[in-house]
Amino acid sequence: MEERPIPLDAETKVAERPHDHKDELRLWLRLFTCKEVVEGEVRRRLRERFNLTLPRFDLMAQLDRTPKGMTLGELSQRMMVSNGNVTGLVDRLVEQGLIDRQPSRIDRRAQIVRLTAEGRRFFRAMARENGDWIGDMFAELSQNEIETLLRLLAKTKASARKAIARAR
Amino acid sequence: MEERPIPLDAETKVAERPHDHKDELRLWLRLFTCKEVVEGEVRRRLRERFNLTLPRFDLMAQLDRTPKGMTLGELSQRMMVSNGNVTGLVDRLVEQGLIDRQPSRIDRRAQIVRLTAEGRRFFRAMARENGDWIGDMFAELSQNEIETLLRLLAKTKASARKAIARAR
DNA sequence: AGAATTTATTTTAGGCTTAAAATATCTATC
DNA sequence: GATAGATATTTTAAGCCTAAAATAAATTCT
Repeated sequence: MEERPIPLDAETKVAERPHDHKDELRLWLRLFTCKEVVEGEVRRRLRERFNLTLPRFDLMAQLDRTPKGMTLGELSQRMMVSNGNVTGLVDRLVEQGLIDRQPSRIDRRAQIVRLTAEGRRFFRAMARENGDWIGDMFAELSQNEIETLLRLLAKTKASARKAIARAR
Repeated sequence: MEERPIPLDAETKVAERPHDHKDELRLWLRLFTCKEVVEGEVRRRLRERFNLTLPRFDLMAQLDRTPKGMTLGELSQRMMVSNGNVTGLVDRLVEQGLIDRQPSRIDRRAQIVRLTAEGRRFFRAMARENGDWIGDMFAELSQNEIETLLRLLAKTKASARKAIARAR
């Protein structure tokens, strides 16, 4: 004996299925694995081709955009990671000779970090290849599909941010 | 003096812009931050409400789906993480009394892991709330938009996987 | 059966990450 | 100028994660 499906509007949907979030959970899972697949490959290639980790690449990307350099605090904000995290990454990149750390002349607490000449050359080479990898991985999407995804992911991010704000 | 735009098919597109992957890079960045926002909040709430980490939750989710339990190797495959990683997670969950580790009766190398009764109760409670959080974060997306995202993300994943296969 | 190979797991060494405490310096205020 | 609070950074303790080596048991081959 089958039940007839009842057409639902947005309002009644929630009332009908108070604890069912199947599609949203599927979407979350797919978003996650999609990002995992792409990121895993970027990590692998960075390591294989340039013997560098993704976090160090990301840090260098920030510095490449700001040639005059920035403080550790600024870096930590832009990368959206903790201060202590940046301290360690900077240590290792300085040791590799890819970036340069100098005490600020106006604030003795602060340090200014910058790409070295070698770091800049190295980063530019990596960035070009990285662009190709990404282009390659998204190659089967049409321009139209890319734009749709950009739009819907922006909407998703906004929706999530609102939910987060509500919850605090 | 403006140049007239030339209509491009998929073939010529690559030839015209050999090193330009702007939209793809934007899409990658957006995918990344989108996932970061949602995941960050899930981690935060798991920690705050249940004092549990996301990797441990994920491991328990695998076990909840397979009541008869599974070996560490199976777990590591399903979670797509390394063997050594699973060893540590299992250690800590056993210590918390949420899962149970027993030597396999047919293979003395292997161990079978299962949720304990308490672990199952605890996981089910968490999973219900987690579903609500996710539903909440995706609340502004229509059913239609969710379906579009599901479809396009599946296509993205397939495209990335092909590129990865090509590269090896 | 004995030897070689494969498989399941753990260990090791190293890097990433965070929250919270500690340190050093700066700024504002009295 | 002394003091109190704010800010920049580092340190610490703990967990997550991987690749590669080590261990132990099973399987396959002769």
